[in-house]
Amino acid sequence: MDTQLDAVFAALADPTRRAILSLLLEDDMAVTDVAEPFEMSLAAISKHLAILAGAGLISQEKHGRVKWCKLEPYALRAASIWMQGFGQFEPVNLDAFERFLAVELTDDAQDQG
Amino acid sequence: MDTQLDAVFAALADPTRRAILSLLLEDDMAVTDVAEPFEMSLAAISKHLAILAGAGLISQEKHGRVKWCKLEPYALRAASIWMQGFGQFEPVNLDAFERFLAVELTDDAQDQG
DNA sequence: CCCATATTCAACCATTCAGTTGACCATGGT
DNA sequence: ACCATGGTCAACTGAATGGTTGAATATGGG
Repeated sequence: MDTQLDAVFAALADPTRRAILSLLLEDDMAVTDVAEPFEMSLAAISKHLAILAGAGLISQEKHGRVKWCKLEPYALRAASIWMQGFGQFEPVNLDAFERFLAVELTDDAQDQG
Repeated sequence: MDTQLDAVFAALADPTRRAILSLLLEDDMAVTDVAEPFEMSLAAISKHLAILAGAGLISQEKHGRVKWCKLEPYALRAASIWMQGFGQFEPVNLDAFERFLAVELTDDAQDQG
């Protein structure tokens, strides 16, 4: 029924793809650079990127012969909201997470000057 | 690497399994009752339930000849927290995030006994 | 005991998936 | 024009998935 949630959750179910998303969290990257840390062929990474793009989790734009990959975190929103429907977990965790984030962002701002 | 996230996201990638979780959100149910709304065999639903249980998303307890299925929404927590890391549009220190996650999950294990 | 109910098991099937390899296209530099 | 670089395509493999069916294993009730 809901193909979008299917695609997003399936994309997230693979550890290589989650690692790719983590990489892209730091910066936009070319396909070759995304592939570099992984011990698998470029073609395999290319396929993973296609799956991520299919789920809307990244966008890809070709400039010259280089294809840039960009994280699209908003694509996680529907899945996140779906999961919140089950989130009767204590607000403790999210509070802790928000505190973590607050510290992180402050540190980051300081780091980056 | 992280088999737990793999299992949870893979479990959520199937619409039948998500529908089962939604059913169980309302009430604990026997396997046969879970299967009733679906146009597929009981054995198929039994397999889906096994996958959900394997991911920790439900627990199953046999009383007499009836096996009761109970939602375990806490199992969504790690996945939810992981996703929140991408929901923030500011760059985040991933190493710190991983450490945060590790502590969170350890706390969780202790909480749940 | 006998039968119905609840659930799983086992074997099978078709499809998808994750990976490989080698050939192929496109582009940019010299 | 040539060649290296960036990336995808095509064909193949082995393993996993999602489903089926029919037999098997409890368990409970009359």
